[in-house]
Amino acid sequence: MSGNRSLQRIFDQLAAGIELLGGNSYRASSHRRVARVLRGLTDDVAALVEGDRETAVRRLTALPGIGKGAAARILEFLETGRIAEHERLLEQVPSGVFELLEIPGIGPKGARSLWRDLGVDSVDALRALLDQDAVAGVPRLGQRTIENLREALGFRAETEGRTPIGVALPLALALCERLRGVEGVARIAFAGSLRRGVDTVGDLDLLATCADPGLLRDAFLAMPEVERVLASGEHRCSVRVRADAAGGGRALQVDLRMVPASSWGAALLYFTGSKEHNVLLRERAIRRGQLLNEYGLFEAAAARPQDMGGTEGAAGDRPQDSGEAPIAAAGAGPPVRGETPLAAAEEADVYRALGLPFVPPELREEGIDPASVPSDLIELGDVRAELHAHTTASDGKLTIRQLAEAAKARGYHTLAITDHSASSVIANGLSAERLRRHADAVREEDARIRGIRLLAGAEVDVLPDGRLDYDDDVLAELDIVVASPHASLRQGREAATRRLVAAASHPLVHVVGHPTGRVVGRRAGLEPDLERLFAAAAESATALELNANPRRLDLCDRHVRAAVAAGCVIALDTDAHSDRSFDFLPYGVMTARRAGLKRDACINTWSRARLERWLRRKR
DNA sequence: GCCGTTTTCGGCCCGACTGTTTTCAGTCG
Repeated sequence: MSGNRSLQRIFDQLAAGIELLGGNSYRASSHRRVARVLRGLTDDVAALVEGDRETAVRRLTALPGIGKGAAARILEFLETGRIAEHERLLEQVPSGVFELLEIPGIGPKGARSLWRDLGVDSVDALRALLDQDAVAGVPRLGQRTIENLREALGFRAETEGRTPIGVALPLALALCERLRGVEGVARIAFAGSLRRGVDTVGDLDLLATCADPGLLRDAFLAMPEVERVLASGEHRCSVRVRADAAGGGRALQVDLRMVPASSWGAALLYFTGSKEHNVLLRERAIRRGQLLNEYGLFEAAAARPQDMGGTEGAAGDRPQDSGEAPIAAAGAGPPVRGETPLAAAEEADVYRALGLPFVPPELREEGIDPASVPSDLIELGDVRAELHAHTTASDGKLTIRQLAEAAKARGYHTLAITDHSASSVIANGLSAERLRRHADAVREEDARIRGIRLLAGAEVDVLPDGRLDYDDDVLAELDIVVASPHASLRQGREAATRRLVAAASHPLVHVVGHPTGRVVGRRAGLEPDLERLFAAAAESATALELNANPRRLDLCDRHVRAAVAAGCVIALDTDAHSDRSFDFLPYGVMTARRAGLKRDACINTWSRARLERWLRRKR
């Protein structure tokens, strides 16, 4: 994967460099698209191009957005470890100038001007310049802009990176709940990458319809979490809020858009993204003689009257404002197109009018064909079993009985008790002796309790060399074995592959738990050869876990997609340590849906009888 | 640089908001 990451960075830099040097912006965005495509690849790009050069080029150019030029550059990198054009670029543009682009409010034009006109070649240089008040009199750099830059620099120092979904979702739900109470608010929801279930988000996007936008805006800006108002317009406001202690006190941006009720669907679609999905939909609309924007889907003729004469894309070529402008703003509100939209009120209407099936938010990503949506995509209510849970015997908060009652209350037909094994000392892992007594206790409780089946199991450590932390005769006594890596999560690719393949191939193992051991946004975890791991799991019918804990989400969406394509089944578990842990399930389901996981490929959706048959095959 | 249901040239999504401007450029999503 590291080759993919280096290539992504290079293509992103090529794109930024073209813009910084004032080159063709379409050329820049096509480089940027290559970077995104590489980011979406599951496995190493080097594996994709094995074989002769002609085959390699054909495989690469088969990817959307990668043409002959990009293919040649990718091959150049794989052969030589570098790309000549990229090195030439770095000779021309100091590396610090690229960092300027990461500051909100600074785009390519601004960075270029700071660099060329003022000699600012790094974020530190910009900070020094602002501290010295040395920017007075520079064109397009007024007092407000300078203040905003100072503010942005402070913000940057404070919040590195994106916000994990486990922090963002509860905050978004709380804000929606609060604003729903404002008089006149009819609908409010979150959109953006959070609605698509991405494991980290850059900001929150809220969408609302209301009778009196002014009231809602005032309420929004006055929320106690708001630290700073970034923008406040008629249709849109942006603020910076601070999450509570549970959210790590993290600051993040929240945008609120207010739209007419009649445009709800088109706006929700638009603000949910992804950007690439929106572009696909708009291009489709254009081909069908239509126009799609956040207010609806329109007949293009009605929206675009007589401005066809010789525009070259330059901004100055817009039709001059005249009394007969077809887009009559009528004082307030969005542009009225003078014509009823073909569809706008609900998302499903827009898809239907475009001749497409409804695409669930989780599948609106680059590279996913809107016309190919699986009909039996997994849903929250499909999950009927929790197969990875801890009690007070190791590091859980609940007794066997309490955990069983909690699972039963959630409607599960089966709960597996899988406490830690001995080498997880911090988690109070069980010795073989303790495990045997614990399993007896689970079976006694199973005999007593009604309405749920309890399985006696263990989450056994996969040791760094691939051996398991219990002997086979101990494992054979259990109803279910989840084997998970917990330590040595930085070992090399080959060692990690051997370790996980050994676990997946072990005849007594049912599930490989959180296979990579990653922690979202903090720890990359193991980076095994996924092709070999998935082949081993498929071969021995071992399930791979999608751990629903939002800190983990492991396997991640791309990996689940590839695992299922390789013939694996997936175990979707919350790794419950308390009653509240069961609330993690939606995160896992969203991730599973992003992977296109069908109900039947997830063992937690199976009937009790089918699940038990499957478990017994390894006993 | 990439792409094609007006395909090998000529396009390339669309609108809101800010700040610094007197009509718009730059940035963002």
